[in-house]
Amino acid sequence: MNVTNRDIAAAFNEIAELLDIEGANPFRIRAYRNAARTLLSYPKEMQSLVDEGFDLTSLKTIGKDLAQKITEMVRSGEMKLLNDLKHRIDPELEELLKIPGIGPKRVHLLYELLRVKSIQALKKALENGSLERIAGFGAKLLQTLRTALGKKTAERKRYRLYDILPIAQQITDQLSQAKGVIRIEIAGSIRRRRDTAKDIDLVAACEDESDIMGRFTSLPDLHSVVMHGPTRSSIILKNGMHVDLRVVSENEFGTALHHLTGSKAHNIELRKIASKRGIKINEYGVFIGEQKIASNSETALYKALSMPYIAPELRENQGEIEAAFNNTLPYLIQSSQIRGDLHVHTAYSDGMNTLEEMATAAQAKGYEYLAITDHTRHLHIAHGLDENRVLEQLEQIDRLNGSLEGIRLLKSAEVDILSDGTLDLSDTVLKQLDFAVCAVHYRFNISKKEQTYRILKAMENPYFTILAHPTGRLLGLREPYELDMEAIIKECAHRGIILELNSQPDRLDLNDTHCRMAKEAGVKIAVSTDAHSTHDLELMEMGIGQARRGWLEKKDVINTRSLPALMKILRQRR
DNA sequence: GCCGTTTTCGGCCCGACTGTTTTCAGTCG
Repeated sequence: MNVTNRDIAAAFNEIAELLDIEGANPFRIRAYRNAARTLLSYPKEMQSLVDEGFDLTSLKTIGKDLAQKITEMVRSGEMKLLNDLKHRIDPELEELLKIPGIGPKRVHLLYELLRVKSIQALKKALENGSLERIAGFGAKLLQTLRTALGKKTAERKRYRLYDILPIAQQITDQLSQAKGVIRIEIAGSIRRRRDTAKDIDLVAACEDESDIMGRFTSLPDLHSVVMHGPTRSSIILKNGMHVDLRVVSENEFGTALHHLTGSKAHNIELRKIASKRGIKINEYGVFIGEQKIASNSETALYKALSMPYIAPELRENQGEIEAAFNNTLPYLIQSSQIRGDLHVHTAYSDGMNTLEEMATAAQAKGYEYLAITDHTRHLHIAHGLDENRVLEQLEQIDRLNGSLEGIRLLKSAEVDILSDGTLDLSDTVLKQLDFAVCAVHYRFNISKKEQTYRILKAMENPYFTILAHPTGRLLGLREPYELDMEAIIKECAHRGIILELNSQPDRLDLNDTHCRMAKEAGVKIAVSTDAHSTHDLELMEMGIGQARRGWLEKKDVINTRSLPALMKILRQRR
């Protein structure tokens, strides 16, 4: 039986929902949600920890009881508490929680008083007037429900960072024109550079007579206003995105920005630490009693707790707070430290631009090198190159390198890892490349064991240099294929193989957790764009955001190196 | 249900907005 951390986290989250409906102790409910979060970002599978006899209670948010439940699920695939809850409470009720305006208390009421337990039944109750009899269900709430139920049950989706960031920036620009706006910034998960975001969070510092809220609730792309207060408003755009705006005074901007940036887990942890010292933190400031000791900057907030500044990308309560106290925070990589791109395509395979155009564009970015990595023959759909075409391209690169100034084209290819673990180019051709970027492009649906074996087998080839988009995920489109990432990372460390962080907006693969695992194992990372056009070279920003979330520093990323230092790393296996 | 620089019991981050409330509960972030 294969029980993943995601399965266990899903079970904990479902327990939390059901307990919530049942009206259980909110802190008990929170414990399940916290544990679910811990599991989702934990680098090792609980299954292997249980097999090793590891003490699960040493994990944060996991105590004796939850450790026992994790073990139970790993061993049997089930959790008795969840089964019991499902028996007691109809799991259909969870659907009702998704309706705006309906929380656990109202679900409970609906069921107890009217036996309403499904969206269908709620619609009926709304039509036949029985909802009006429930205390607290006034005209406005009924209208809210009618509107919500009239629409197709719109699941709040997550948007790719790449899609939502420019919209957030555009709104920020529009609002900065409003009267009395001193500063306005994007906060929330976009500021933390998560790969996807559910909504846009904005925070503004304004003078008293500002008209920013009026502007916000009448933006050109507005669909509807969800909530409209003096300091906080919430809207939905025509494209369905939710946007929240918080307004504070100028000297409260730092703590407000911090509050709205989150993550929630980071804020809670920080506030707990503060309260132990008799300090209170909220969005308006850091206080000892009535006295405000900080508020105008995030740096001041951290300083008030005797901590160094923690970058937004790290604020996930994943050890950054301890690291801050120990002065062991990473010096996160910055875009300006990138000296080249190690994964780009040209019109030889499925790219839009010629070799020359790609080279010129990279040069304009100030890069010192650019690796040409067109697809190989097996990937027909992308016009993969056969060996003769590869050799032809290598000659072309040699010629170009003769004339280019200031930038060097590196000879490479995105070589298919075939299903038997061999590579799609012969060693005689591989030998003529500067290095090889290897990747899985088909047969995703095989067992974890087979997929892991396939890649480990391919790594035996001495010309295997970089493993590209290691898990094959496409955000919102395709789940990562089953892979024993611990085993892959271990092998990379052993063989000096590099892992790619692919910057394509729907890949961002390695993810943040895997980046951190790689770093801790001493495995180096290549942050690459996988560009299919000159324009795509700009995607490097996406990869850097993810790298920072993965605690990566300049020294962990090989394309921060000078060309000679880079070549030394790329050729170390030969 | 977790956790410990007052503690193994008694806390648990903190506040805005809405609706229907005459003082606050529910929902949301």
